[in-house]
Amino acid sequence: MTGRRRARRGEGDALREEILAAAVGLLAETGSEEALSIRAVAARVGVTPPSIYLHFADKESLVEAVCLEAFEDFDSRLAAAAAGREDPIEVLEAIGRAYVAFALERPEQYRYMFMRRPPAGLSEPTPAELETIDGLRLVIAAVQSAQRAGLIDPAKDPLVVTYALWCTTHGLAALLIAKPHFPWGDRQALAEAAVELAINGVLTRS
Amino acid sequence: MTGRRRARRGEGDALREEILAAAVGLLAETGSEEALSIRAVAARVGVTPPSIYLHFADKESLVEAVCLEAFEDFDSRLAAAAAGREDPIEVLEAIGRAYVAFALERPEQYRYMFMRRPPAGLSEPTPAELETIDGLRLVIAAVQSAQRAGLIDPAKDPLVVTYALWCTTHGLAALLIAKPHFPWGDRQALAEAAVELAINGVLTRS
DNA sequence: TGTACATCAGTGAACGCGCGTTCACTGATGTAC
DNA sequence: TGTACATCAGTGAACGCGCGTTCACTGATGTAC
Repeated sequence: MTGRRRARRGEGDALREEILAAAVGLLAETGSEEALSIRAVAARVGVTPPSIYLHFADKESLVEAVCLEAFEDFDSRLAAAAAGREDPIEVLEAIGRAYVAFALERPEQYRYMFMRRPPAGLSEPTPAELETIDGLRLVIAAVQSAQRAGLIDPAKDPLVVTYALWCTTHGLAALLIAKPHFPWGDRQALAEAAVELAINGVLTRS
Repeated sequence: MTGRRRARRGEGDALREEILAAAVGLLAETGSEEALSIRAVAARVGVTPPSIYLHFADKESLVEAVCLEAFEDFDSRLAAAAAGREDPIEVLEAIGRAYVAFALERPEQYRYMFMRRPPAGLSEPTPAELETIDGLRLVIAAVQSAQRAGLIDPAKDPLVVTYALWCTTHGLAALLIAKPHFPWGDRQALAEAAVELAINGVLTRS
């Protein structure tokens, strides 16, 4: 460990960013949540473990920051998928596909965001979870729009409909991630079928 | 550690069973996968850690055994839910409810069975995964039966339909387990809505 | 029935490991004069 | 412009921890005679 050029005046946050990037990279490359240790992150940045503590209070804070960054990326991808579409059903389909695509491209981040055991003793929703709610707003809006158009039964609670849709997309993503060796057959076909099932399932019978 | 009465001739498997039970109990009570350590299991049984190795080759073997036992319980509950019903749609609903009920009653076992990172380097389906396929057979049969009755489009691949249904029930179970503090509202209502969505989603439009 | 012996289930101590975290420190950067 | 000094980002060594696993051992159980 030869050390690194000490940060200049305005560069105080530079190492912080490098640490975050290293943590994200570790997750993606090792494909393992346990690999995200203070020591591994420090080694990847080329810095000694104690210097992490100059930028994050403890390991949990680092993890929280990784989650937040992942959620921001996630949200912006869902928003991009929804943008510019009029038909609410199309919006739901596009969001569903973008959701699954994110999960399969960044499985470890997805695991961290949606499959991780919540930190013990915590009973409040975390900032990251509130970020999810924000991401769900797009879906709620599309559901309400579809209800106004009579495509979805207006008597249904749009939040419950949204959660039910979420169950299917999450289930698809989570199963593919947790059981990569399972005989799924054609994953694309399965993803299409699941998204189709979910949307078909909430539509009013014609 | 005062030791325990040494196993008699025919009692060779007694400690093995106790170890398994302790592992299951640890999972259920601590609510944490990491708590399932060789040492913790040994302490719970009232035995020293090395004695575990007389009954299991290594930690992975113990974990595998825990999974297998959980899968057997799981399968028998799904089978019980399906038993005695004629209407295939009723069967699907009953299995869906039993599935979610199992997951919520034994969240840590469910986590172990369906949300755990697969052991590194493994590329074959594990025995536990094959057990799942067995559990899915009930669903496949019900789907095929519904197809014969014209309730589900016979052109669809029953395996894909089954997997899509699985996505929804797994997603429901996994989200409730992974995000216990999320504002789900009434969980029963959500479970009903999700199961309804899934089944509605695969039915032919009337 | 009584004694010497073999078996082998379970013990106790220890190993090396990576972990999160702490602490006194160093030395390049930037500042005051 | 040149020098003495303060700052504080990052270092190096160490801590205590729980982990999976090993090894030589012990002593109750069961057997042979």
